[in-house]
Amino acid sequence: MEQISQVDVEARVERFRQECRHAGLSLTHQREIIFRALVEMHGHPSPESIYGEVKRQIPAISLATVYKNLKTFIDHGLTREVSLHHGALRVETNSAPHHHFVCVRCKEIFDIEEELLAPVELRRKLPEGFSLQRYSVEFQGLCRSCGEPSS
Amino acid sequence: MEQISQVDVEARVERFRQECRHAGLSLTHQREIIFRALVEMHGHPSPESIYGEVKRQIPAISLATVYKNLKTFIDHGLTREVSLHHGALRVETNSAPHHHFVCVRCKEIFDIEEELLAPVELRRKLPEGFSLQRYSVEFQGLCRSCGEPSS
DNA sequence: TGCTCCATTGATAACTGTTATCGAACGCGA
DNA sequence: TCGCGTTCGATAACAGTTATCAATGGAGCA
Repeated sequence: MEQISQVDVEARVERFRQECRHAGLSLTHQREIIFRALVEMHGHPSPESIYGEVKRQIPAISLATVYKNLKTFIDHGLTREVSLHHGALRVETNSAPHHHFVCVRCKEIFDIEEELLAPVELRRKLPEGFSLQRYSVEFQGLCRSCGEPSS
Repeated sequence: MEQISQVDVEARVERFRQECRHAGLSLTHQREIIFRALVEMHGHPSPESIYGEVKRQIPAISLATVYKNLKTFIDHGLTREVSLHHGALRVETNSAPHHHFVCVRCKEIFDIEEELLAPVELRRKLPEGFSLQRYSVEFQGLCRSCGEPSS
């Protein structure tokens, strides 16, 4: 969990500029500062915490701008959200162990029966101090309806 | 995704009653109807949709009651939430592919480097029509700080 | 360089999902 | 049946997120 090197930051920012140009996105000051903050932070920051960081450089920036840009970044694959189903609470009705397939377009969740998968194998142990209770695999892709050429 | 059989429903409701007694939870009418609705639904219902279902049998029920009971059910392991990190948006700063370890107590998310894991193997193909783009494994358990006996 | 157009910004209202509060009602053991 | 502590229902409050809209400012072109 060490700090990302300055060289890597610059490389990612440069790639970011290219992607923006390529995608027809304006290269605004706010946009770049937000992206840079994101790359320089570590872990899994919330929009609020990115806002806090960016505000130190652009005190007048609006939280809405941060939200809008994060959404833009995600839409263009410049970053990823930790979880596709972060929105609202959903509960399981299937009490048997199983995995999930989440459609990246419609966000619907499909159960994948456990035995479809060979047991997951760790090559080494988890970091010291972490005790594992269970795991499940999340598959991402297009579901039947969203994958149809007609859509 | 076929309907759960009536026999299975009754079995789960009966187990539910036992668990409630065992946990010192009152067996209220609302509680049982909510649990029954949950078991009879399929997929990954939202509190709102369970509320809609329950309301057909107890028109005067409050949405808050549904929320409170779902939380109780989850706390007692009577059902599970689909995702431990459904709350707020979080974005990745780590652009390399990786997996996640989520602490069931503090909900913190830790990155697990991809190569710690042997590639996941499917025993059979995914159901027809699903196209896979990527997958990641979510490990659940206690993190270093939450697993300490001192806590 | 200056101009024009459209994307983006900032401020803020609105919205959604969820939780807190509190008096009334009810399950449960005595 | 009684009494206590849990749960319920109604609703206010809250957090996170999105929509709205006038003002601003990139980016291509004359």
